[in-house]
Amino acid sequence: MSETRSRILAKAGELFAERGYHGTSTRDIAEAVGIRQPSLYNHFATKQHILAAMIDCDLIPSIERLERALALDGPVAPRLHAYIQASVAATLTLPFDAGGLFGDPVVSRLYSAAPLAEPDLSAQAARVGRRYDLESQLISAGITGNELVAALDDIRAATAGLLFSTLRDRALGKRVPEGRGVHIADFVLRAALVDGSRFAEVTAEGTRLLPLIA
Amino acid sequence: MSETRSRILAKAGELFAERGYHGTSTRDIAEAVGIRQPSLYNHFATKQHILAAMIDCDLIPSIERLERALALDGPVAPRLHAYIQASVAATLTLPFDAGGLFGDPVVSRLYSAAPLAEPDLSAQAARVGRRYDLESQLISAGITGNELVAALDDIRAATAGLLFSTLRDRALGKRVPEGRGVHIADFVLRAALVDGSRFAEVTAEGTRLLPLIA
DNA sequence: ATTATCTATAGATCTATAGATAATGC
DNA sequence: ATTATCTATAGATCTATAGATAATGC
Repeated sequence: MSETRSRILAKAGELFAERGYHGTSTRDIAEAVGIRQPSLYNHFATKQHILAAMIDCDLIPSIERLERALALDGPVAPRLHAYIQASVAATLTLPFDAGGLFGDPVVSRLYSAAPLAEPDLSAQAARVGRRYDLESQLISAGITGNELVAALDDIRAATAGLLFSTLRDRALGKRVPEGRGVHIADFVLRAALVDGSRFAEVTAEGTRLLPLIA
Repeated sequence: MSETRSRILAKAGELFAERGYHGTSTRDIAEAVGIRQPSLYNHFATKQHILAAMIDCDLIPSIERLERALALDGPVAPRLHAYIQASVAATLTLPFDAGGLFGDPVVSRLYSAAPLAEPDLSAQAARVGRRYDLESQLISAGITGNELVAALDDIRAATAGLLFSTLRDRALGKRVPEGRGVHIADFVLRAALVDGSRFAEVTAEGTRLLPLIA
């Protein structure tokens, strides 16, 4: 029963990543799943609800990871490092290809807190806002503490770019290297640290903190 | 005559950025331009040709900038810095919002050399391959010369993420700060330089080289 | 009794073409 | 003579609903 639901999410993820939300019809999804198009509506009320379910799978645990990162003591940089690591790992192990979530303007705009084009996604938009605020809290603490360069949105944007390209490569069949999360966190922290000489310590401590956040 | 053509590109750019290529109908575009839907077909043979024209506006000058960057002598890092600066500036001054070019999977996949979903874009796909090769040449030279960390695709992905978020912010009405190009090039080079102590020299030299590349 | 599936289809799109009409350039 | 526009429309979709049928759980 819920097995079909999972397969719908998985196949819809592949198709959204490939052709976008609007470029994928409910018939395409049903065909990929191996059912008739109207049978989708036993599992999701509308096409938008399929998307909403995917977004929630990504957002809700992400917010929880952020809350744990914020609750920890100590310097910000290692906590940010661990949070980025955990985000990459979690996104890569979602039961569907999250590339479709970031690639399509419908979702990308939602993720960037733009005015909504799709009416059914307001709950998801609220969660995006919450995550944005929590991320800002964490990074801002690092900026005021003079740990991180004043580049809040750059840190976010670079991380998103690296994660997105990883998802896209995987969708194209490239193997994701072991330790991709550390690698991305390293790349971003190298750009974001005020004191570059702390880098080795930050990445070591970030990896130590990972199990407390993930 | 060509005035309508430009307005079609401009309005299509806005709409593609907002709802994606597939989420935008030819009627939507025509309405935004202020003509009837079939009148579009006096300027573009198909909807895909509108997209192809936008992609070419971005890609062709970009390839020329890369060729100039590769033709210069001296260390790679400042040339990469100048190339990134020039790319950001050029993308921001295109006569349409290029956010729609990167946001939509149709185009994003094209830009990442994925197998084509849209048959009419093969010329553009070939140009993407050419640019990819030239970028790889430039960055690889920096890696073998021990100037840049071995993160060819990370440099590309982070730059794309930063550029994309800038375009999206602008589309949402945020002002693009003066010197956004230097800022993005700085952020990426800080992550990519093997020897962080060269940073000040690289950004100064990159800015000096800018007029030779842009 | 409930849940998941199916066929059939309503009603609203979408892209692109046909052919008429007006405006522009030689 | 050419170019740009228009109205009208063909033909192919798309989302979602209606209502029948089979399978599953109490």
